[in-house]
Amino acid sequence: MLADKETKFDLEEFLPYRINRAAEWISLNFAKEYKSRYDMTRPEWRALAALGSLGRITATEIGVHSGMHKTKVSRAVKGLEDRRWLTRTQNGDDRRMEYLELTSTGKASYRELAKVALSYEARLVSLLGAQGVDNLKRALNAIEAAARSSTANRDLKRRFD
Amino acid sequence: MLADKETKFDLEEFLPYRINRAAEWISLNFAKEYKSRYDMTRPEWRALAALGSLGRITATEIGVHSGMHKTKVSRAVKGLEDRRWLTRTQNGDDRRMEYLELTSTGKASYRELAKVALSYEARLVSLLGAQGVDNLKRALNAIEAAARSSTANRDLKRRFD
DNA sequence: TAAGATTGAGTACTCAATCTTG
DNA sequence: CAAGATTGAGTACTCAATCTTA
Repeated sequence: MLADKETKFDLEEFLPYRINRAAEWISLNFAKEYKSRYDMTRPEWRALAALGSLGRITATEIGVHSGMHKTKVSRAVKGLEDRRWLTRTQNGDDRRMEYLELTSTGKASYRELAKVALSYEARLVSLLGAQGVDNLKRALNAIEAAARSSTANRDLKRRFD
Repeated sequence: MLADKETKFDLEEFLPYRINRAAEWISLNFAKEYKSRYDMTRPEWRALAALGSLGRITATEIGVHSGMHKTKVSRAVKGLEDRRWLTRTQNGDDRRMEYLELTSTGKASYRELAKVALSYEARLVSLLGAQGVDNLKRALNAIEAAARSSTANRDLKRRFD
C-alpha cells in the first residue's frame, strides 16, 4: 500500500533556512562590535570597508564591491559624509558621478575596524577549525559560482537594476 | 625594515560578508517563489512552515522553531489569521497563551509551499553537487553548535529576551 | 514580579519616481 | 532616451513600553 503523497518538510532541516540563520548569527555578533563602538549601520560598515580597501572610487563601484543596492549605497555614503569620514570630488569628465575618498579620520576608523573585523574572523576560524573553514569556503565558492552564472542569466537582473 | 603595521583587509574575502551574501542570494531566489504566488513575507512563510510541520503550537514555540523574534512572530501570526489560514484557541489552564492551528485552507497552502520549498532545495543540491552539500552541512553543523553554546553563554541573550 | 503576547515610536528597507548629465 | 545618483512613499524591522494573566 502506498501512503498518500504526504510532503515531509521540516523547516529546521531546510538548507536555505539553516544558511540564513547561520549567516544572521555570524553577522549579528560582528555588527554588535561596530554598532557599539561607532553606532554604524551595516551598509555604512560595508561602504567604509570598500572605500578603505579600494581607495578613491564611485558610488557605483561601492555597490559592486559590497553587494549593496544603489539606494543603500547612497544613504550609507551620506552617513559617512555626515561623520566627515569621506569627501566627494567632482569628476570633470563626467559630472554625473563623484569620486569618493576617505578623510584621514575615515581612514583611521577604517584601520581600526579592519582590525576588529580580522580578529572577529580569526575567532570564527578558530571556532570552526581548519577543516570546518575549508568546508565552508568550498561551499561558498560553489554558491558564489552559481550566483554569478545565474545573475548573468538575467534571473536576478532586475534586483540589481 | 618592517613595513608599518598596515592591516590588510578585503571585504570580498571576509567570511561573514561572504556567508551573508550567499545566504541572501539563496533566500531571495526562494522568496520570489512565495512572494509572487501568495504575496507572503518571510516571517509569514516561516510561521506557516513551523505550524505545518508541528501542528498545534503556541506563538513562543513558533519563535523557537523558526528563529524569529516574538514581535515578528506576533505580526506574522496576525497576517496568517487575516488570510484565514490559522485559528486561535484559548488554553483554559493558562489564559496568557493561545494555541495556534492551521485551517484547512492554511494546511493546503502549507502543502503546496512545502513542495515548492523541497523542489527549490533539490535545485540547490544539484547546483552544489553531493560533495558541496556535504561540505555545506558540515560547516552549518559547526556554526550551529557554536551558536548554541554561545547563546547559552548569555552572549546574545538580550536579543531573544 | 515574571511570563506570554501585543502595540507604538523610530529607524531602515524596497521599489518606483525624479533629477541631472551624457 | 540611457546612466549615475538621490529622493519619497509605503512597508517591515528593532527596541522599549504596555497589557493581561500567573
